[in-house]
Amino acid sequence: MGERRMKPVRAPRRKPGSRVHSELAAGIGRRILDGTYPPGSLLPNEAEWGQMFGASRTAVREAIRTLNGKGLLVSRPKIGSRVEPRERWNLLDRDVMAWHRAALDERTFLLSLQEIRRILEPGAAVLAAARRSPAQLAALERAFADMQSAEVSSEAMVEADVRFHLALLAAANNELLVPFGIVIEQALASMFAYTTSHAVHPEQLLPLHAAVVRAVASQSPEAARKAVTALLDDTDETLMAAGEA
Amino acid sequence: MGERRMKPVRAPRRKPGSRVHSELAAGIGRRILDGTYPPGSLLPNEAEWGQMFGASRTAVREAIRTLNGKGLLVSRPKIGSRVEPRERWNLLDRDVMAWHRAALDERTFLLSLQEIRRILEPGAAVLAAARRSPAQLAALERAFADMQSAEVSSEAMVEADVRFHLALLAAANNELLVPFGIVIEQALASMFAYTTSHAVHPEQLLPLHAAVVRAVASQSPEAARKAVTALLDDTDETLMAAGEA
DNA sequence: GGGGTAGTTTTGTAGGATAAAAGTCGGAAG
DNA sequence: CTTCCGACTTTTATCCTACAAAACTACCCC
Repeated sequence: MGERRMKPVRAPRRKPGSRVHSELAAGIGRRILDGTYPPGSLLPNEAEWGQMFGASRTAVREAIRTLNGKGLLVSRPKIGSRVEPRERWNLLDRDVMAWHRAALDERTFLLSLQEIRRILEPGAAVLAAARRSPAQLAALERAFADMQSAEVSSEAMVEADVRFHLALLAAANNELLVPFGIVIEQALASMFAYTTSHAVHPEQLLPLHAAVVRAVASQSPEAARKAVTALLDDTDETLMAAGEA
Repeated sequence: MGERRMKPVRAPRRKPGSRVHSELAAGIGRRILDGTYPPGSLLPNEAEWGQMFGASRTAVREAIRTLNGKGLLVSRPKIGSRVEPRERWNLLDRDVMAWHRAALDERTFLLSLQEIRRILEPGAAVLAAARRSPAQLAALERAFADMQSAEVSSEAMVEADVRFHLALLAAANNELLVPFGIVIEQALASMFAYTTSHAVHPEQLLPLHAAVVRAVASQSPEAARKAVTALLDDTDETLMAAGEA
């Protein structure tokens, strides 16, 4: 059997976020998202941040450049860096989303994500059913198969579940839908921590996903919409039940 | 000796995007979006960019930090900066969207935006009708009034139209919908240039918007959904007609 | 031949120097 | 007394240099 060599590529693989400027960006970003520095307020200047974090001005500037690009603040000479109004913030950015999540009540955050999913995923399912490629269908089916073979409430299950929904988005063949994938990632990851102990119909999970696969496979947009909606209904039910507990 | 040459300082008022690092970010970003450097490829190193643009390594690094934050690339020592796969790109970022638009056929770009609008705006309208605050309704009505008093196909009309749709999004009271506003901004701005000469039912524009206002005012989610859908149908019709011309 | 190690390339961080922007304030002119 | 202009000042913007750390290469020793 022509196996590919499995080279023992030991991966220390430090997270790319361990760089000084990343730490700084996260530190400042969190303080903005949690309201320590509200929109319109002036941040400490670069030298002060440097002292606070024990970093050079170079590192501070790179961090601020990152936040700048995410729409959290604008900098001007002699003025300093001012926090932008919330509507300029790019909440769909991975980092911003993470800082936002950290600053919010878990349940509030989840409800807000679910709302977006309810708007987006049925529409994406319709497009996916209408024009998924064979390869995209295969990716969806593969994710589903992995869900079937994973233990309930395991890491592997969540991973496959996320992959399932991302595959559905991708199958819609509209690039602008892809960035919304982080909403799904965050939602499902949070959900995992939040609902493992509260799942209302754990036995429904696979059948509900199966219906989505069938609808997309048979290119039935309306069926796909309904199947995804049913899936979201189930999630909502779990969320509600957990909320009352 | 000290003769001070006083120069006629008539404030040139440079735009905030005219900073060197911004130019660099745009220059590199465009090259990524237009496929000059495809996903997975290695970018020139920092020194080379510096030479290309006649800028210092510091400026290059700040530009790369920006692009990094937008998910376009990742950098590692000794490796360099590698373009990320497209699904990591944050296409809903203002800058990335602009570079994307520049790299794409105008019509293709518009169709892709319209597709997203069709998915999101009806859903947002439902939420808006259900729970807009009086102030949010007032903002929507104000935008509509400005549309009424603006000349057809004028700058003012487009501006008010954009404001109308952003107000609708804001009224949905879900923060995660707000970043999506840039899709609307780009869509309507492009549409303006694209359809001024091709509008199919220019006289329908105001009545269609009026229906949305009424539905949101009377807190009728279903009516709001239908009104927004009708609005999008009209836009699509114009787009299609322009496409055939 | 295998495995560790020195070498090399590229980004990461530090720190300093100067330029440019955009307020503040004072003083001269009307 | 008011107005306007220029020096002053603060903070970001840019450039520069030096060194550290990472990760791939290649070589050398066993």
